[in-house]
Amino acid sequence: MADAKAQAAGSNLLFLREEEIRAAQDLLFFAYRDFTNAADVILQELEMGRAHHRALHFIGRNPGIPVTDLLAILRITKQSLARVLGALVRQGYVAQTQGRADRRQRLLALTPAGQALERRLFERQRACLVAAYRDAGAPSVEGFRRVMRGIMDETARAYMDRAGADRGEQDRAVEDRTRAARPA
Amino acid sequence: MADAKAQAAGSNLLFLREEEIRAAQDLLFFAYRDFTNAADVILQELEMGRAHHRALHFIGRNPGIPVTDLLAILRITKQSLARVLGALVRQGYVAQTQGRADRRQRLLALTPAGQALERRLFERQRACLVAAYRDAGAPSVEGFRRVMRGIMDETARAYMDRAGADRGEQDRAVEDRTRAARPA
DNA sequence: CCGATACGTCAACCAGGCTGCCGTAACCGG
DNA sequence: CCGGTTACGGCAGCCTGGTTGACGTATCGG
Repeated sequence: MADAKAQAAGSNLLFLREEEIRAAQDLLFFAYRDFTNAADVILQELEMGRAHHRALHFIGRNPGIPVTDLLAILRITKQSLARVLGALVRQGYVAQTQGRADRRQRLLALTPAGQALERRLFERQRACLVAAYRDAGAPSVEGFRRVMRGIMDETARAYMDRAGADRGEQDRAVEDRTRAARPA
Repeated sequence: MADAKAQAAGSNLLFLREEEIRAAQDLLFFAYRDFTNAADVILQELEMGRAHHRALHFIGRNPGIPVTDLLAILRITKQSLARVLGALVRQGYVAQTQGRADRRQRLLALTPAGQALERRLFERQRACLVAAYRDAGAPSVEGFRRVMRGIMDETARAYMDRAGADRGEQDRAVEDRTRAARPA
């Protein structure tokens, strides 16, 4: 790399900066494409799409989450979610229970079947990430985390902080965090 | 973080590993979502979609690329590309020239208008990335690069290597690299 | 009690993927 | 030089997963 830099000594440094940013665009595109791809085999045989997977993932990570909060995470409309959520409920992967504090809410959670399916999907992506983490090494992983965090917007960062803290003290009652998932 | 780890001393280490992977899923989702979002404002006012942006981006980065190679990068079908490419050509953002070595090929390149548009889109995403890079610091950026590279598949890595080398020795003739973009 | 909220739902539309099929031009190997 | 293959374009039709707007119902809360 130092050699290449020396060779390009004639051109200005702004070129290197710009090339670096453009390379990052490529990185985002390819990594996201192949990462999401990893689970597609399973999804296809179940006649589901990535939208189903996303819903399963975030419900699994936030058991007891109300619909509104899930919408805020996914940033899609109620109607878009209704389609996939309806399918997941009908097929017995997701259970809805009425909120206790607020009975208007339908709190979402994975059924055992849902957990099993989510795990199958997870394992595929996990294999992909574990290999990347192993080859890159722990310090690189921390750098990856920091940059990715910087790319996302403020509300997403807040969500991740909350989610992380939440899972720190494991067995918190569902109701306690029900409204904590709230976006700004 | 060390405190949280100590607090969770009772739970096994596999939990931490799994949580780390699941957090990475979140990172990918949010970072990609907000990164692509950055350019949407401009796209919307021009009545274009993200598909147009992707085509512009990769044509801009690979001037003189034949259609087949672009298809291999985007991993979509000819017909899907035809729609957006047709629009881009009709609106004067992309020019097609007949291949010299192989006259069946239509080599794609951005027109000046296309370059200008691509640059506008680029600047939005650039702002997003520059902030993240600045806050994270150079070592983190290198870690980010390594992990992202590890996540993508082999052919994508090969593409990025080729692209990088290519731009190292800048003003290579278009024909020289025409077929080098080939996937495996 | 009444406005705001949480949720579900219907109808309609659109972007951007996909398949299958066909046609033309150009390349290339036997 | 002829015949198979490749590069590209185009048509018809389909599907997923987003979108808007409007409306209804149950529940909350001041």
